[in-house]
Amino acid sequence: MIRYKAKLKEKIRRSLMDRYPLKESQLEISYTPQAKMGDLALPFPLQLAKEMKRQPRELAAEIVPLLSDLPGVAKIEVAGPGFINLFLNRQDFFLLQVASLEKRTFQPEEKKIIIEHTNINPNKAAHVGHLRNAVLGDTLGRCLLYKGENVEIQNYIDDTGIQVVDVTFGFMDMEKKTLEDIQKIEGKFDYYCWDLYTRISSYLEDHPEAQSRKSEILRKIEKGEQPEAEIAELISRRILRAHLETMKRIDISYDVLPCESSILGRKFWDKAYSLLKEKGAIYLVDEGLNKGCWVMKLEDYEEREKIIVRSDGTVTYVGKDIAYQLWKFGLLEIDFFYEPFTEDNGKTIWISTAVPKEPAPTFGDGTLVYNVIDTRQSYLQKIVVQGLKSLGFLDQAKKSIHYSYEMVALSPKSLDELGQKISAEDRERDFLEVSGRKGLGVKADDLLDRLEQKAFLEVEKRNQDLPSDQRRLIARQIATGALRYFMLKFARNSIIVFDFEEALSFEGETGPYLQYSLVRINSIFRKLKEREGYEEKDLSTLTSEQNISLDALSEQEQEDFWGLVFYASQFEEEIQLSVRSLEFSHLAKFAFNLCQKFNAYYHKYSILAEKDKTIKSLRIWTIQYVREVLTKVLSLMGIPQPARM
RNA sequence: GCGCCCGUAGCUCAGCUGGAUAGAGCGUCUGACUACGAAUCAGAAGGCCGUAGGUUCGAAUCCUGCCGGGCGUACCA
Repeated sequence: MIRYKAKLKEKIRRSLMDRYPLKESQLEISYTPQAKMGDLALPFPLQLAKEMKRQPRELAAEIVPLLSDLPGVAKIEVAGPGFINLFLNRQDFFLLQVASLEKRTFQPEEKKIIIEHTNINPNKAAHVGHLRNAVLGDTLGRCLLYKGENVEIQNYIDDTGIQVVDVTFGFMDMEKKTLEDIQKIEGKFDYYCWDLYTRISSYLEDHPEAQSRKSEILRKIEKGEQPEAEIAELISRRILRAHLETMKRIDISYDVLPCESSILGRKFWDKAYSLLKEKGAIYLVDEGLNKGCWVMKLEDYEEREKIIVRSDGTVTYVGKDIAYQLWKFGLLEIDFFYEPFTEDNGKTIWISTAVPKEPAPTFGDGTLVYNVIDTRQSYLQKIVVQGLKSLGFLDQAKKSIHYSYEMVALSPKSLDELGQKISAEDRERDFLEVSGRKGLGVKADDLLDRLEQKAFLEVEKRNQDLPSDQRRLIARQIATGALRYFMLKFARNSIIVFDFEEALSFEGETGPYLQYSLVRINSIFRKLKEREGYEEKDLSTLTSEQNISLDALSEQEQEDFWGLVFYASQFEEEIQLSVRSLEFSHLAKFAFNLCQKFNAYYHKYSILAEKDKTIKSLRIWTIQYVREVLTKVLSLMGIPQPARM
């Protein structure tokens, strides 16, 4: 569709350029609100009329004859207040779409795109909020890959931060555990830490004197002194492995895991620090509240300065983030070392190290960087970008994109279901923020377990002939599909107030609905083969071998065929729009609408039972085309495609 | 205070750079399965798009004020 529209635009532009002051940007081709009005709509006469001080309808009527030979257009007419509507030649259009299915529409635009997502503090189990982050980041990655871009997925590990210090404190000082004791802990380590962390948080509230011990732990971790450093590393690595396992359940993986410990070890900050000082991006405050701190002056905020280096000489989180961002663009002149951390489907996931370990691929050095981080960190992300700007890296600043999204919150009702107690005051609120400290939250694995369990029961009911490992696999696929669709269906600026009933639903606008539609199509092809020995062939081969006319279909069926196929043909525009606006709810809705149209078609028109061979062939082509499109879109959203369900 | 975001059907939400009669799902009510799988489909009811102005041929969409709600604004991350 994108290619066809481009062709149309060019043709229209050339037909009209001599007579009308039509600008390229005005020449948009949109869709009619209703099928009976035509297929494509040209709104430009409305704008043009204004500039030329003419009546829109009259102008449109004058233009129509000049557009008599547009390719693939069967009829053209003036509509509404002055639109020019195009009716396409359906058969030609369909064949054109079929033929272009395998062709590349998009061109890569960047040398390398880096996406940073997931970024869970390695001190507790992942929760639903982290799932939203990872699903958004992963979906963006899939779409950019589809576009042909070179994509690198980074999952930043803050393995030396305060949160890890807290858990280290909990194990060492509260539980009096040694390294060996911690190693011996069985079961889900991230869950263990989830509970421990809430106990630590309340302990620390009651014991402010523990602060000095915490500072000691932090210092020892950063300096690599034992046993604190070793214990902290054990904790963060074990939790990290648990996080990767969780993400693997929903088919999310990474290329590299850059660690804060390596940023410290490789002295990224020292380098960034001297750059910032050199360029005057930060300056030392010699009086007032921020005396002794190195600060950055903020744009757009009057009289505001952000502390980058504390008065005790230590760097804040933002400072390290600026250094990391510089590294991502290859601007730091220092690099990490790496070692393999784990294998995922035969692919190695590398983790950064501060000392050379073994030959490794190179990472970083991107030309465009997406940071998938929730909207609460907009302020900090802005400072990072400003850091780049004030160092003179204007292009990189422009290409540092904060992919922001709203949080996943909890309704008082879902907290009740979790058995978590909340205050009467909180109960009055519409939603409550997830809190690691209070242990308020839905753990990712718990949610996935429940989804799988529910899916398994359904699969058992319907597929008793399948072996149980097959049923397990299908249940997992359904759970993944349900979860991923749920995370994508909301616009990113919308707070998801988590509700179990809604998240666990497999009916209506859900992932399983989409999967079910595809299963239906596949099932038709399976039966065609079983009952009639039908051999599947490439759709473009089929359509070129047989010369069949749409006229074989009844008028109503032609309309229904067209409604389905014409909508399906818009998939690449939806991908483009989603990537451009970082709004994958578009893609989700598109897939859902397509399935709705397909399911309606499915109920109306039988394929296996159809006697007329021509009609049957046309219907097979139709659903095969829908399958091609749906398969692509589902895989871009990371929704698995079970063979049966 | 300042900055960002949100307010659309009973509930949960879509609505792209302004376009033609505002759409889904859930819930409610009516119907459709000895099958191409009912995890589905057909249909009904349900909306002053928070509010008041402005820009425009045209506003849920853009601008301004107001009302309601959220988040951020740390020598935390």
